[in-house]
Amino acid sequence: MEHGDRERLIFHIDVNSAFLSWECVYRLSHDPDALDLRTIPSAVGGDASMRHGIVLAKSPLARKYGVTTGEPLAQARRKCPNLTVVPSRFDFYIKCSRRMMELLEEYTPDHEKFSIDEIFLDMTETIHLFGDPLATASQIRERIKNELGFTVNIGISSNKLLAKMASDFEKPDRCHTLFPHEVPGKMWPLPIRELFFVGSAAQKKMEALGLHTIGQLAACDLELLKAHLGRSYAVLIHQYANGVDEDPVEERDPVNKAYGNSITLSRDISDHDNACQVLLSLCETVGARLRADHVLCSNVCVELRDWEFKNQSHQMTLAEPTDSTSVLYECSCRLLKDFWDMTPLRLMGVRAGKIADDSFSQISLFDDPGLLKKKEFEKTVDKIRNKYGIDSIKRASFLQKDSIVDHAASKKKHLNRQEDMDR
DNA sequence: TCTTCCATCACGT
DNA sequence: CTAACGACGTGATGGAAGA
Repeated sequence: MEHGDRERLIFHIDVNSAFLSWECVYRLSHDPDALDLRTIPSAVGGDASMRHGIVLAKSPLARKYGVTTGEPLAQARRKCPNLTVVPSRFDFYIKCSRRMMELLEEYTPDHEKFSIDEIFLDMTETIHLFGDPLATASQIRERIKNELGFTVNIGISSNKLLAKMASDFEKPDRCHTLFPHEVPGKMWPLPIRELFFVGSAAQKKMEALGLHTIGQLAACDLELLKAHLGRSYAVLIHQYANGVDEDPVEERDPVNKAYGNSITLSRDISDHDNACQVLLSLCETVGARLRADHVLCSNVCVELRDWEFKNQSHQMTLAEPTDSTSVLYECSCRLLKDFWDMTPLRLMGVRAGKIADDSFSQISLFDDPGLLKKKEFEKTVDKIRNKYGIDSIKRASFLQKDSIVDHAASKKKHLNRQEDMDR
């Protein structure tokens, strides 16, 4: 243990109102006189008529009105009647994200992308090339602003948790430090909810125990926490509250533990045929992603959300690992039949779990020439799809017009192609 | 009794 | 407007099932 105790230097970079900032970059680059959405109460939001109507990103002014990310657009407009809402442009946001990541990778090979707009840099080994940490962070922040056209916050500390907390301090376009010696002054006075990993459920439980600030959590009895919040979670957030986090900065395994695809339907589905159509569409994308990653799944899960927002899921284990769309589809249909009581569905999802590498999958292929053909067919479909986009090939049963499913498929197009190119 | 599986919940972007 | 709510991925938990 003594071995790894060396003090580290960690940066956390967080794009300010990422989707909104990137949307502005796009608009300004196409029309320099365009209105800068960052200067008015505005938000990037989904299409309410398709029932995707939530806030994806908000401007600082919108935030002042109490608009929060993830809330329904209708609710946001009630809080802020003159809110300007614009649709998203995901493919461009991915480009912006990648440009930023590439710029940041110049500063250290030790980095971890945390999400589309967040990254950790472990600067321990390279900071001597640049100088003072705060000055270096400021320089990075300026570079991104000047070269890419949007602003970021940078948090600086000796571990990931504190760096992330620091990047959340005053926004936008700021660098903050939160080294361990600064924790009592800068972090402990904050409300408990602002601690990373404390959501509304945990907040409620802790408030019931009289804990309102991060400092109170840091000082409270760990056994008491364990009793009310669960063992491992209690230990984790108690350490967080004390500024303790040994988690290393490392790119996470490119192979997921699960591959899922779900869609909120533009209108409720209550008949078997349409439900199966959606399942097929979902299985298509999941299967393609499994094959792109050269992995197999041994578990298939179907998730449903009904018109009353009640969620249900059922899963099954496969005798034989698979990456085949048709196998996924057959399983999904069976699961659906088993547990759907025909209440109208708002959302459907398919998830493939128990992931394993496909390097030994050949064995059974030779047993079953029919299976081999099916697999080759799917491989070809994947290739064509990668070349021309996901809409270029559709299954026969798909050709009958079905607006519900068509939207599900086309919406994923850019994302999937982008992901494929990353690998 | 110990492990594994299943369904659900919670959390983050 | 009398509301009308995304798409992921990860991990924990508690009860059921299995050995």
